[in-house]
Amino acid sequence: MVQKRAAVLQVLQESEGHLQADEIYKRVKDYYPKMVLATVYNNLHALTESGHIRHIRTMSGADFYDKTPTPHEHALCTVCGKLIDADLCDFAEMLQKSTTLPIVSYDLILHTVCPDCNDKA
Amino acid sequence: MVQKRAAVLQVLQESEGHLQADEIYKRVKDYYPKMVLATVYNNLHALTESGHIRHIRTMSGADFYDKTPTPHEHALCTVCGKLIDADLCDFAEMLQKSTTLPIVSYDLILHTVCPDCNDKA
DNA sequence: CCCTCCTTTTAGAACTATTCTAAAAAGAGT
DNA sequence: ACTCTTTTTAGAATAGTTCTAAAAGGAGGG
Repeated sequence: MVQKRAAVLQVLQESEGHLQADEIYKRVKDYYPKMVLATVYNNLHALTESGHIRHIRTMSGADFYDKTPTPHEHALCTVCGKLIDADLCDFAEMLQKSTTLPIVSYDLILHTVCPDCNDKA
Repeated sequence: MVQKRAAVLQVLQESEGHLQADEIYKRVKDYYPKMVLATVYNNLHALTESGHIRHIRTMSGADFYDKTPTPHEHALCTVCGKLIDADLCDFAEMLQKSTTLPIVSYDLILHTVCPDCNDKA
């Protein structure tokens, strides 16, 4: 029984989808006030390793953890800083067609204004 | 006369195109052995600000400086770790067509095997 | 039960690339 | 030469993450 790992996973799964380590830490402390940040990192690594979640690093150095491990693209809101999903249809194929380099994988993050912030404007 | 800034720029311009700060520091010390790393960073910021060079951060956290400031895409070789240019034709338009989110800008880095490493294999 | 082994957790130190600070030095303009 | 601004320096500080070694916890066998 790996309670703390389960708690880390649960916090992420019950979230909006994309959280940073310190936010996960804050939320998981509601259940386990004594938990230490290193444990959160341990478990985030383990969960990433086992394919339950996905690790996303932005160019500005912010690390997010994504409750959806399957491949999809992301966008970062320039107004509120939230990371949201941005499913781009047939992006991988389109990308490979536009270059002769063999594409092993790619890191893409769009900078956008998310619908929430757009509505407020 | 801003000798050290010019030296930083020159080192980058005479390079293969994409260098990390510590590599620039090493090379520029051949001209100015007493230069300090903070000066390299100062000047890299200033040169980025003035549009002479471009700052590229990869998802793994490595910061590269690019002697070509005009927009173009990049690829990171999974074998040797070098950052190379990867011009993708009409990428920006293509990207905007595939989503309804307004694209302010984007960060894209392909992971590839560069021609050099491919030849060696 | 109890022993052993393996995994998880903890506390806190360490790390590393970058940034900050305050003072010294250098340059430019008058 | 004087003043003002920019550049450079040395070294401390920062921040997010990782490492370390020890302690705790849990699983399974005897």
